[in-house]
Amino acid sequence: MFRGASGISIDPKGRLAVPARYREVLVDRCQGQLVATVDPFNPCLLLYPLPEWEGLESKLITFSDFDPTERAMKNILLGHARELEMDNAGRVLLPPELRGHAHLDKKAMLVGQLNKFQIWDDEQWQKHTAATLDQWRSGTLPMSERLKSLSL
Amino acid sequence: MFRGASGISIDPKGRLAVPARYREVLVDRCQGQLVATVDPFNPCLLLYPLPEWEGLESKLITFSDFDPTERAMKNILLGHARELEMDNAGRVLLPPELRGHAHLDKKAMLVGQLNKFQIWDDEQWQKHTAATLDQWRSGTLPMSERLKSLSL
DNA sequence: TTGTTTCCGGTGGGAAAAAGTGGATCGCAA
DNA sequence: TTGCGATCCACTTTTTCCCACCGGAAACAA
Repeated sequence: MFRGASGISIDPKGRLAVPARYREVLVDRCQGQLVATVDPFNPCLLLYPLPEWEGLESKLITFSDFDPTERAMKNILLGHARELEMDNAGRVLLPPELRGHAHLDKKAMLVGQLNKFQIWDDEQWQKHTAATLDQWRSGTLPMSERLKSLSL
Repeated sequence: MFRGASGISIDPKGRLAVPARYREVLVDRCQGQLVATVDPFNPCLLLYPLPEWEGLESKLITFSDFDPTERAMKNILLGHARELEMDNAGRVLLPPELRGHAHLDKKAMLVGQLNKFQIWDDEQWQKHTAATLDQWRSGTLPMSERLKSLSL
C-alpha cells in the first residue's frame, strides 16, 4: 500500500513522474492504469489504481439523483474522473482541467494514502499541513468516539 | 462508461466536437445516434446514447399524469428531447433551442456521468463546481446514511 | 579511502500521427 | 434564382509516443 509524501516535479507538458518505488506495484496491480479525480475535501487531486477506483464507482452509482447531497458527490467525483496511463518512463499526463483545479505547476507533492494518492501543489501542501497541525494542537477539532479511543 | 470533464468548443454553426476517446464507444453502442435533452436539476444539457435514452423513456411513459411531480418530469425530459447524429468528423449539431437553454456559446464542458454526458457552458460549470465544493467543505449539507459510510 | 565506471532514475526535446477547426461546394427548398 | 443548411474536405494545431541526454548514486577496484 502507499505511504509517505514525495516531492515531484511536473514538466511543461503536464507530465508527472511517479517515484520509481511505486512503479512496479502499479504495473502489477493495474498495468499502469490509473484514475485521477478531484478531492472533495481538499484543493488537491486523488489518484487511484483503476481497480480501486472501480470499487468506489460501483458505490457511487447506487446514489440517488433526487438526494441533492448524493447527487453533488456523484457529480463532482465522476465528473472530474479521468483515466490515465503511465508511459514507459513511468510518467502520467495530467489533463489541463485537473491541473487547473489543484493549482499544479512545477513543484508538487505525491502523498500516499494507503489505497490512493493525493497530488498537491507543493505550496498548498505546506500550508495545509501547517494549518491542520495548528487546529489539532489548539484542540478545536471535534473528537469522535473512535478517535478518543485511538492510541498512537 | 463515460467519466471526466473535457473542455470543448462549439463552432459558429452550433456544432459540438465529441472528444476522440469517446467516439469509438459511441459508434459501437449506437452508430453515433444520440439524444439530447435538458437536465431537470442543473442549467445544462444531458446527452444519451440512443439505447440508453430509450431505457429511460420506457420508464417515463409509466409515470402518472395526475401526479404533478411525475408529470413535470415527463414534460421537461420528453418535451426537450432531440435526436442527434454524429457527423463523420465526430461532431453533433445542437439545435438552437437546446443551446439557448444551457447558455452555450463558444466554450463548453462535456462531463461524463457514466451512462450519459452533461453539456455545460464552461463558465457555468466552473461556478457550479466551485459552489458545490464550498458547500461541501463548509459542512452545511445534510448527509444521508449512505454518504456517512462512504470512504474515498 | 578515494577515484573511476556503470547503471538507473529523472528530464527534456523532437517527430509522427491524430484530432480540431474552418472553409468550400453541393443540394434542396423557398 | 437565391439563400440557407448540410456534408465533405483540407489545413493547422495539438497530442502522443519515443528516444536521447544529463546528473547522481552506488559499487568496485586500486
